[in-house]
Amino acid sequence: MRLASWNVNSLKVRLPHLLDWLDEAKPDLLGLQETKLVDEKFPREAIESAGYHVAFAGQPTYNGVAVLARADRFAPLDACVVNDPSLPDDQKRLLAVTATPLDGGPSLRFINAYMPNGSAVGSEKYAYKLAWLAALRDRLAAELEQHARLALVGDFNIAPEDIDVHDPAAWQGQILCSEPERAAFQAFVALGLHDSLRLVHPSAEGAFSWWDYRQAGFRRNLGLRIDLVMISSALQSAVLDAGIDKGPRKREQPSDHAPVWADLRDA
DNA sequence: ATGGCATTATGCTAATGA
Repeated sequence: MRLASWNVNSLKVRLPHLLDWLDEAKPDLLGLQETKLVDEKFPREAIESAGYHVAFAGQPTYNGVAVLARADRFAPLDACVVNDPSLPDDQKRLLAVTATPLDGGPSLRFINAYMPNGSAVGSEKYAYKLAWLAALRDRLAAELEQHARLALVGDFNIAPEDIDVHDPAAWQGQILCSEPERAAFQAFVALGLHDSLRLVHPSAEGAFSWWDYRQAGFRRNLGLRIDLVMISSALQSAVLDAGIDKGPRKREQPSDHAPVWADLRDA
């Protein structure tokens, strides 16, 4: 079973890339972020024609999330929850679904998040980010009580450790790397969520998921690892491999993020 | 040094992202 996450930075622009990647990587469950589409304009038919169930929640211009599940392996997505009453506002950043395999295997709770960027340490948006992350932690604690088999995927907008940063000295204390943000990430870890890539590649360097469009950031691998697939303790021993697919980032008119994935042994 | 690049919208400039 392949779990994946991709910040597409406009699904309208990136739909051809998405359809190609579905065909190529065949993820079982995929969380998308920054679809930047109102629901009326979501390309549901194109995605269903590619063999996927889909749930989505969008708004104009910013944010927007979606979850795709292979229709040949899962029942239509169930118990979809958008956002959370305790979150500070109604930005479309969180979409949780329950995926039930058609073969009778155990279901999986799949939570897709586009965590706030935070703009700059100390800004109003930064305070919003920290409040949002705290609310998500509380929601995850409740979700884990209901669903031992749980994955949290998305654009975390946090580089968990210095190894996830191309130039840790330059980024020290900056947005995406500040101690309060990393502490919020560690609060997810404390709930029993594991960063799948570090489970299988604990010391891999230069494994980034985002590169600035400017200054030839991708060619020079000046990136950050801010997109993650985290899995609960019940799934930890099932992880076979995890990685980042740089292929789509090499194409014309790419998203600035690459898809990230983790392969799990079927239950 | 606050730009550089990409996307969106009460559009041709401004806001946002990371």
